[in-house]
Amino acid sequence: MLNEVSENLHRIRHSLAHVLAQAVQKYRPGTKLGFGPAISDGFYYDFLLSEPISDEDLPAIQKLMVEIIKEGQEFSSEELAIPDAIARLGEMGEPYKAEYAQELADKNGLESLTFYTNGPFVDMCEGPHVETTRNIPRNAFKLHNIAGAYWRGDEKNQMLTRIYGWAFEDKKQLRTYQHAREEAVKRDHRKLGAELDLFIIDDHVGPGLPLWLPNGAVIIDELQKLGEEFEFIDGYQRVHTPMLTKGSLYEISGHLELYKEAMFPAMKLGGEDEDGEEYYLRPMNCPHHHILFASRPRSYRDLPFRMAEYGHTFRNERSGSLHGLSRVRAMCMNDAHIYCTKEQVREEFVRVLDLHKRYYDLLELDNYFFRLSMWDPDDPKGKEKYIDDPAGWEYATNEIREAMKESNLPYREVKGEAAFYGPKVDVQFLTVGLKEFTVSTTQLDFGIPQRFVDNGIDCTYIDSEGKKQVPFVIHRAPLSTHERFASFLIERYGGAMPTWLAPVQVKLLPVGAEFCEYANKVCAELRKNFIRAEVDLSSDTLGKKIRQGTVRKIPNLLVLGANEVEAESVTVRRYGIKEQRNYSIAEFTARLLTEIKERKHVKVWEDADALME
RNA sequence: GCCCACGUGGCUCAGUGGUAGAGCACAUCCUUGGUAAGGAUGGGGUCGCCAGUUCAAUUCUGGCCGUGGGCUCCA
Repeated sequence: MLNEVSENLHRIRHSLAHVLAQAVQKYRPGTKLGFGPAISDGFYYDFLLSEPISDEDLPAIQKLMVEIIKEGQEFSSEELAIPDAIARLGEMGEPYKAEYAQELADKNGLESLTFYTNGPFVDMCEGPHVETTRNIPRNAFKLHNIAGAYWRGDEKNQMLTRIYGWAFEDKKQLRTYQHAREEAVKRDHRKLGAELDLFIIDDHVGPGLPLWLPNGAVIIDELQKLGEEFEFIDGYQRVHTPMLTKGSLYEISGHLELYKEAMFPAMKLGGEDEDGEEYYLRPMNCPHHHILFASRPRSYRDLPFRMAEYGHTFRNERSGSLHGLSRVRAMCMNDAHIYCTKEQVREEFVRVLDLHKRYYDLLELDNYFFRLSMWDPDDPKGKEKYIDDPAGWEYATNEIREAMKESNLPYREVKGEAAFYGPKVDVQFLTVGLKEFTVSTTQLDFGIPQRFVDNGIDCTYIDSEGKKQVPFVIHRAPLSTHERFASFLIERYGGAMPTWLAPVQVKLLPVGAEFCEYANKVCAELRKNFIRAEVDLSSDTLGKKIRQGTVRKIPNLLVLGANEVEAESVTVRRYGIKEQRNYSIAEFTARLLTEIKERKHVKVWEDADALME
């Protein structure tokens, strides 16, 4: 479903990286090579350029690449023993490659390395490649971007210049991909957010701190209602906790040790000079919930205890990673913590996964898979990154894996991406622009409650034999944060929200001034039913009113004139549907209320009819 | 944070070493209009901020702030 790439395409992309490197070394002699892999939509290569280049140089480099392809250079490979390989790379003047060759010998114990040659170009590379550059379609790739990238991705290292290219098996695929990218630009939530007056991010407030306008507030309020309803049905209980907390709590939870980088600096009570207690804006809600759990003795009969909060949290994200609503510094999470026994973990996890599926089905979201992110026992920095409890990690990971299998949802496993306190499951969606995007995460925590207990906070329950036990905790946020989820939905729907989510659900358009009174009357009737209706009282022509209602992507436009007044009716134009219909006021109201209550997506009139059956 | 690019009215953008323009939006008036832009008039910008060069800077240079694309998908 996602990013399935044929062996042939992979060879083409990887070979194109070599062709790019050859072209760049011709264009900028003396340029040193970094890495140049095939990636999900093409390839890139990192260079230390002898002289800088800009976007304007890309067409010239692409032209050089086409010439190389036309030459029909054949790829051949040879194996060199490590010392010979390093000597060779020295002769070639490739310090980065030589460094990597040494590392492969030292750390991975390789004894020989492969070199690929095509035409005048030689590169240390694992392959595989096409037989000849003539096998690369010359009209199915495009250099599209230049960006900085650290050598080995480490910001302590030299910054190299990365050139990205898209590459496919034929011209049509490239075009399809480019169209998707263009569509993504059109639907960008930052653009739609401004056009539809949903939110702003203002310098006076600060980067990464979005402000919701009334239209946007409607969307997040409706999402929150949805979350609260579904969670009520699933037995969650709501709580409210403060956004500010003593640093000592985060010492207990481990956040100050393992998560401090993402936290805002401490505020000191009693002024800078005094020995006051330090307070922090919370980066997560879990410590507060654990305190609530520990606030009185709990019985195993109370478990699972599902504690939910739409909690505001604050994270000091790196300035360069901020992005519209999808990467912010102040956010409101659809958060809950499920306290359960060891034996209940799997069943609760299955329920949580099922909740995800119900949300996605209702929102008509597809193209996703679940990614099980595990700890990496071989990570040399593991002790700094993860709670040190191998048996705990193993049990937790296995329970999630079994829950995934039982739920029969598409999933993959990756090492090294876990939270510091436990493995997690991320939901990866394919965006409009055909990129992978993490929407929500669920984490299984087997470590933090124990830390509370170790620090004298009784985060335990009494089991059936009267003994104290530390619960397992599932952290889950299927609707992610308001910010991130709204950004995703706006792009998925292209700003055209289903009626239940639409900021303005009905716009009434009197065809002339004398029908304003009737429009106001119908509007009042709709608003009595809690339908978000407005009248267009401007002196614009009907055509203009329709255009403006359409541009605002309002799901229901009601045209009201003499015919409607006489029949006590409304003429309905649905967004995206050509055919108009006429209903009595009562019937239109009833239909719309059903549609809103069911949270349905109406794309053709038959969808609306089906609701009334 | 780092690399590259960008920063002109609310929005989209043009333009210039001699203190600025268009369309949309907004306001007022005319039009009372039946299915995606009726017409006229008008208000609105110390050209991101701070320095420097210059007789003169929105334009050139530097710094800062902000935005955008990237920053291990690994021979």
